[in-house]
Amino acid sequence: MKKKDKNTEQVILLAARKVFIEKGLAGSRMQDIANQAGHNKALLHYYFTSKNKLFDIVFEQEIGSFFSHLAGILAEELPLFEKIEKIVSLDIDRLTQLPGMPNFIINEMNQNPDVILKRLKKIPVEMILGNFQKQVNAEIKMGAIRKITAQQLLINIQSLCIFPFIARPMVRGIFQMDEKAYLAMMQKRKTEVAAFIINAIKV
Amino acid sequence: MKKKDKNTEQVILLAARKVFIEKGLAGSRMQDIANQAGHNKALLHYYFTSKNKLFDIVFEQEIGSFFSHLAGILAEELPLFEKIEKIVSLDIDRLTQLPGMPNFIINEMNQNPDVILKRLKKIPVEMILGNFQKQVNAEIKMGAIRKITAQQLLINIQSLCIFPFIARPMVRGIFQMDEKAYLAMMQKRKTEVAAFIINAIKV
DNA sequence: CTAAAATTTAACCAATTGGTTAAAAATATT
DNA sequence: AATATTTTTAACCAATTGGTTAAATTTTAG
Repeated sequence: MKKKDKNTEQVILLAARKVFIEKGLAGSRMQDIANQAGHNKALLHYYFTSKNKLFDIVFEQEIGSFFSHLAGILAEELPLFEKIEKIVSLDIDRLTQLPGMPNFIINEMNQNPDVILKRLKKIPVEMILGNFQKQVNAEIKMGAIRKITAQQLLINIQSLCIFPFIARPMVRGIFQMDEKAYLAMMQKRKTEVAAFIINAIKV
Repeated sequence: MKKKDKNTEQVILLAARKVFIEKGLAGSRMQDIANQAGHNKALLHYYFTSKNKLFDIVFEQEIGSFFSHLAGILAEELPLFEKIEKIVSLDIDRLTQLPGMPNFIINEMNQNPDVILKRLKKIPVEMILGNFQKQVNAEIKMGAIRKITAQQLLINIQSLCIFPFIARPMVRGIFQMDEKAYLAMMQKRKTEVAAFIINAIKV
């Protein structure tokens, strides 16, 4: 006896992801998602019960992806400066491939902070930051870098990588860049941001 | 003959600003704005014709405020390092007082990039960046700081100041901070971020 | 092959939404 | 004070929205 068709479910999820990332929860319409999926709107309810349920699944997938990506890099066994270079490079490449995703996460997260707060309450900081924190503290102890918490260093790295992506229209507008020039700039930032950070912390 | 009542207009605009900043354009309802203003919904149409017209005015006010604030600081006659310290300090204080504003601007800007791109097309870069750029270039020439464009320096400063505010729920969640701890951290960042940046660029 | 189960659809529904209309109320003018 | 003008309101409207229902279609099981 065939359970619900996984393929249809996946098609709907992909469509929902696209529409939600573009328009956000408040701005997305079930009919638009149905159109994107190439199915009847009632089918969305058959598989996912409600708009909010569908959204929750999509949001959870994006958040999960973000955190596993982050934790993965932070946990790598690399010298600190090389790790910073790698984080920055991977972050910028990844964000270049997922244009709407950071703004989507940030905005939805701000619309409903409790969701993310509750979710993260269940995850010990150490799971994300543990290895990185040890590494940063060891470098400080060795006198190789200035005193800074792993926390602040991570916030700064992510700030420098992510913000220019979500501020894209403003950056392009202020500096009169077309899309091509903007993307070239972001590629250049891969090494520039890493150097900026390393120069900021190295003794 | 009395023209339209400026006070009612202002009351509506303030209400609209509050609701739009909290919910965004797509998530805001004219009835909610009317409730917030303490007036009948039809009055919003009498004064502002449509939801979109009302939004445009509010958005323009917020954007105008953002840019005049930015240009003001950048134009100040201060030594570069002191200017950086001041920018960071004022940014963080300002963002602390306007919790929802950055996410509002960023999200709406991403929903409709053309609006901001068109608006900024009319503003020469030099108006915002001119003095700052000259200053940065002079410091480079003197060998006081590393080579960096004023553009990238400004992006980095704003990244480090703004992003932790819009990423608030995530930062709080990852690092298990309550609101008080988060605000204390942001206050501490006033000097830490400035030092980070200065250390990043000084020779 | 038949019947049961699952999937998909078209039609429908109640609520909400931005906006309109006309009357009531307030203010300004003469 | 009477009248004209402006502001404000309650009631109304058409369209849209998320969701429901029942029938049609497809798939599965025996």
